Amino acid sequence: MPSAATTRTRQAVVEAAVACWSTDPSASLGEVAARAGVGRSTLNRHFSGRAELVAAVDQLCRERFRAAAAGARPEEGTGLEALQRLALALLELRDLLGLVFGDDAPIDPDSWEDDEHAELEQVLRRGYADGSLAGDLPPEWLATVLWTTLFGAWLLLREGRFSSHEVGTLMIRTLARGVGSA
Amino acid sequence: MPSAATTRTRQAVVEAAVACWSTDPSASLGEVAARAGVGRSTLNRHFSGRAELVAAVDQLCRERFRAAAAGARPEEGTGLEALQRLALALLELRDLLGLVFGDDAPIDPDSWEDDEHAELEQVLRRGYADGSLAGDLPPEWLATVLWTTLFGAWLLLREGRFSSHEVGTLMIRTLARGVGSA
DNA sequence: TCTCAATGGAACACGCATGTCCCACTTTGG
DNA sequence: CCAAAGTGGGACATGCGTGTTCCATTGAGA
Repeated sequence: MPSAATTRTRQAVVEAAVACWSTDPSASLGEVAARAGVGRSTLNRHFSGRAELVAAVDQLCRERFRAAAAGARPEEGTGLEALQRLALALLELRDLLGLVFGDDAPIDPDSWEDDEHAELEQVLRRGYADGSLAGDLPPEWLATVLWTTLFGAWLLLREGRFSSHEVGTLMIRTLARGVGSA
Repeated sequence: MPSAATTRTRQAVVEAAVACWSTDPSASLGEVAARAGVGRSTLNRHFSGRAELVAAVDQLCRERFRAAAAGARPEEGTGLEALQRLALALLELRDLLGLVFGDDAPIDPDSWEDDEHAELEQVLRRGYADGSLAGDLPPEWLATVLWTTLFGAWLLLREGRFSSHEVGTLMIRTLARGVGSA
């Protein structure tokens, strides 16, 4: 049972790591500690090394992604509509997307496979069944297109020349045309 | 005027860098030198540092990309057809794509902007004019979708569960639906 | 008020990639 | 054949991120 101070410090460090690494994944532990307002030795007291801190950030990402996916009501409407809601919900996690899409990203969703991937498969299956998704495109490709389109939207959003709403509109429009039934 | 030996060694080192970094961009200069069959000191004799070698690889990429783009006959047929040929031509540059799309990639096409980008803009402009590309999608988004779709195709190709031809078909199909006129 | 967990800062050692220098050997060209 | 260019390998120093240890200080709970 960790004390209150311990829990608070750990949380501050993890949040600082997200803030730092979402823009520069190569940021040193010293920078993370500074951003968290703690000493480097304190950071190493809570996380034995960089790998352990990355693991903590990874777990936080899983939770946030899971919550966002659940909030997109994946069981509602057609499979394509659910896919579009899912994409929009993920796009709102800008900082977290930086950890996944940024150069030499520390977080790799492919290593999850268990929870999130299963839910996406469910949505795709429903899309095939109700005819809202193109039946001639294999599920691996649909999943890839979802992620890469989300990646593209995140890129444009990061550029700053388009608003979040504009990018979201472009994304779901291209998604509907690209993988929806003709 | 560099001697024959100098040119040969430089070329071997650059090719070794491509071979190494396309699968592991963090490979040390020692590994690159070993792969090239030369000593580490020899590598440093031709390239003052890692940055200079990266620049040489970058330039080689430009040339290969430029050649591939030219070979796709960007002036022929509709804008969409040219875009599809361009995507297929780029997909064939597997090793080079690894340098661009891989984690912590050493090569960034966004830093080119001058030659390649202009040609792509030309294709898009023609696509808007002849009605083959969706007019309600801004060129920045079309360019992004092209690259991210190519990225997705490269990902699936790297997985190894699909043939080069299958992935190419999926890519141009999704591209036509996603950014083509409805 | 006292005690103990928690902290911050400094110092140190370690590993790794890198850059440089040097010297003996091999190859190329005049 | 001989000089010059090129090469390989080793030795060395450097910078950076990292992990560890030690100690004085702070703050919250008993």
